Amino acid sequence: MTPEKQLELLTSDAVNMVLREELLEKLKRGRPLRVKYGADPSAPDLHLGHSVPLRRLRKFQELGHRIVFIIGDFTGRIGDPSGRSKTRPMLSEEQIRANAKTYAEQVGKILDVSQCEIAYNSEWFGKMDAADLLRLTSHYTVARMLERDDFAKRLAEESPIAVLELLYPLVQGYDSVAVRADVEVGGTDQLFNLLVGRDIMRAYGLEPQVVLTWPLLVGIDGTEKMSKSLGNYVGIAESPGEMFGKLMSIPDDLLPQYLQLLLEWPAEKVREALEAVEAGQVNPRDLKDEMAREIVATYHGEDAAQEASEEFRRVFSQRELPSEMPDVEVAAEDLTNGAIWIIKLVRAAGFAPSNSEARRLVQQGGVRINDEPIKDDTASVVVKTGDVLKVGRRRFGRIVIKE
RNA sequence: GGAGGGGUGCCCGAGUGGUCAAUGGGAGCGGACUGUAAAUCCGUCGGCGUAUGCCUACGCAGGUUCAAAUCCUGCCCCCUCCA
Repeated sequence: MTPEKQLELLTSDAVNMVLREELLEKLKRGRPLRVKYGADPSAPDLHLGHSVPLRRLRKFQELGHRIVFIIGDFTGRIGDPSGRSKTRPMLSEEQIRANAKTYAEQVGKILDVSQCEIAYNSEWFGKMDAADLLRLTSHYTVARMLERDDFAKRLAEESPIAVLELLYPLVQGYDSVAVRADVEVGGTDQLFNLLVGRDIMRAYGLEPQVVLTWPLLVGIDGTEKMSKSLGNYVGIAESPGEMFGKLMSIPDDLLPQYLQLLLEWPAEKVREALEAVEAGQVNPRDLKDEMAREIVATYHGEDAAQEASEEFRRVFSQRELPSEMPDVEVAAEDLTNGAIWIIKLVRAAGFAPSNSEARRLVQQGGVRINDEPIKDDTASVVVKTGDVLKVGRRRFGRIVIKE
């Protein structure tokens, strides 16, 4: 494949490319490129947002380039300084190893991990002494550091910035020196860090890495970027049903972005699909269904995707019972004349964190037994094994009386 | 080191002695509607076995008062400016 063709394939949908000519030049040399991708060693829960750059990494891989994963265990052990999140507990060596392993497993759903190089940045930072660190910090200025978007913002809104945080871009940049990266990829929020990497590499006499960033996927709430802490994510490791349901729950106007970034569809196809919806020829529900099926299929296979789609239709369109539901165990001794207080039943199922919450659910008509709404929160209901408890639209449980 | 500002429920943010479990917004949750777990509308949103009731809560610890998120004292933390 010609370098020009590779370039096109590798950088489609990229928001930033610094610099195009440099990448082309590197590709023309014909040797495999070292492509760096940084990973947080905290409990990994990769989601579709991560999959955007990861899917591009796969393309690099398919073209014979080398992916280098950096596990930030050095930085992770210090604790995460990034903004609002409280100080995280320091991670132990075992935790980091375990997290890295889980991480690799999840990444493995997208990439061929056996072909990747995995490096822990404690390998080099552990050996660095204070003088080395000072040398590193001398290569950058405070003014330039504060240009960074989120620092500038926090400065403006009078939020604290720890000195440690100023060091982060430098540390991350030094990783590029250590692994001699040709390219580093990430979300657009990483642009600054990645660019610092270029400067640091230059300062250490290396050819600067090429920087590529892709858009941050908007979460299923339709407003914030997808992130674990905001709870608006679709995890790569989630069950087909969860994945499918969450994808169906995205606001309709998020479709364009999802189609473009998460599917292999050519731009033309995306455009046509959206036009069909726009023209009223296709129900957005159906396009979403198609998208969700395709995404689920990439992580769980065609069959699982098809099944998830049918299940969704069954439960939400036709209001039927799901094919499988968890058991709700009720101890026989908790029954009085075969009946149990409705609140207690909802709690037993784990469908409410407190009695008050359970009470609310009942009062609002969200609790049903065998499709029969129970609206009196003082009621006791007669239950037997096999009865179905439904709370809200999507929580189901099959009651099992335990002697 | 000096001067000033600030810490409120999951988040943002009102409230400056009682009428405050605490306005409002967001998120979440429930209902209606729907070929969507979409949009929209309505409701709800500390806890307690069923309560015109009780408990806990407005950075922490004390105090004043019949009564405090609101006043006083000490402490902790954050921010701004000056040095």
